[in-house]
Amino acid sequence: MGISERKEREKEQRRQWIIDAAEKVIFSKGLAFATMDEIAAVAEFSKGALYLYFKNKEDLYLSIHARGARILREMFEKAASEHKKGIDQVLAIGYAYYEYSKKYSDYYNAMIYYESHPIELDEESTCAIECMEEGEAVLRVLANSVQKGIDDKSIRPDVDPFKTALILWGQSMGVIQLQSLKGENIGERFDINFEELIDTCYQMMRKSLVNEN
Amino acid sequence: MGISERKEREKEQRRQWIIDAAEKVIFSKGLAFATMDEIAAVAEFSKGALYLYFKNKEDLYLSIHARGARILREMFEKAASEHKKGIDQVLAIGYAYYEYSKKYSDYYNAMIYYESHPIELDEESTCAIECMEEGEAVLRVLANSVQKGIDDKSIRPDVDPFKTALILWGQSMGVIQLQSLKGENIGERFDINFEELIDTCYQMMRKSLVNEN
DNA sequence: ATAATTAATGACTATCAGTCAGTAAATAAA
DNA sequence: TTTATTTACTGACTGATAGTCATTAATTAT
Repeated sequence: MGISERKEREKEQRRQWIIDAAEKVIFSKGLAFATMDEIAAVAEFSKGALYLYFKNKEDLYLSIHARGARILREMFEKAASEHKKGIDQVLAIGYAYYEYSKKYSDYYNAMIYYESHPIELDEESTCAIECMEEGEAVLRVLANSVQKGIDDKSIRPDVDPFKTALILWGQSMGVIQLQSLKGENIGERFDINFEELIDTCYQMMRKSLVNEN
Repeated sequence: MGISERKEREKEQRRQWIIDAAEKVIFSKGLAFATMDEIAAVAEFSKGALYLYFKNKEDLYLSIHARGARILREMFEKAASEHKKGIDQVLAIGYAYYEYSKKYSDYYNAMIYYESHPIELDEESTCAIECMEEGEAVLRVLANSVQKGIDDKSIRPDVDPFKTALILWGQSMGVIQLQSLKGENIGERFDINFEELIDTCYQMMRKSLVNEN
């Protein structure tokens, strides 16, 4: 039975190889201008072969998102691990998200795509399911830190950890998105320093989470 | 000189007529499945004519966004006018945004499109510029209420009104986006009531804006 | 009456995502 | 060994559609 397992392994390798090619092409010219023909050429496969591994172009793009989500989760875990108090972990995760949006802007864009398009969650699209699961895993890291904060009393006890994590996630995403897409225009027109805006934003979030005193 | 003015007026009418047609088609089947041919047919013009009034398909879509932004501004103004204290105006505007996302979900989607795609701001694309200006106008309504809150002491004096408005805008957008795109999946998987989530979110924002006590 | 300008047409082109009949190679069965 | 079956892949082809442009028609100016 070693054969079928070897085949399985090789198939997965080819899949990753194709994702590598897709990253090269899509990251260099953007999703809209990347063609399946070019991705196939870079992957050294025929176009038809891509469709043996991915349902369609979007599915292939989502596979990139899933990779990005894994990186993000690692960054979140690292950020959280560097602080003791829950609230500090939460804030550190926030900043990690901002760092991610700059350092891995290509993956970040893939994430924005996923977050702003209705994705079909059917059997066919393995990647969409993977994306959702990865996304949940990322969210859980944040929720854990919120829970930690409740336990160590650095965060108000009357919040629901998961819901709060969801809100913080959404809020951060929204604010970071302001920059990455309209940043240049807004920045120029109103003389906004985004680092500073992000700082202010996270200070506001902190205020909304801690106990009154 | 009355002639050229009449022509100008008629041209603008035809433009609006085309946008009407575009709304019908795009709202009924979504941007991706709406074709310029069908929009042209509904508008009772040839396809070529559409390109005399709009640079391209995206530009036409942005003209819909601009309409939506105008409606949103009116809702914001109405929401603000119904409260005296700045902080209450800010919160009311937040809820108005959520209402908008449900009541005018088609326009809301156009807004999300604009917020999550890099838009070229060149001379050709009149609509992109219009969108940006309208967006700014909406933001100014919110910034005014923040300023009002600072003046009437319902909001901390140490915040910058415009930056704060920007942050609140981004945060709200992010959280609302969670629902409108992944809502069904998230809601089902975790038993989340979104009305409640939005409530919690705005209570958090309130906490982050008011004076300590 | 004639020229110039404006408005609109629709057939045409270019581009691409996705398909599918056919080929080749690896594996299993006879 | 020979034959059948399964697996992996190919690339020419199709269908759909955004955007163009030479041409026509109508309106306005000379």
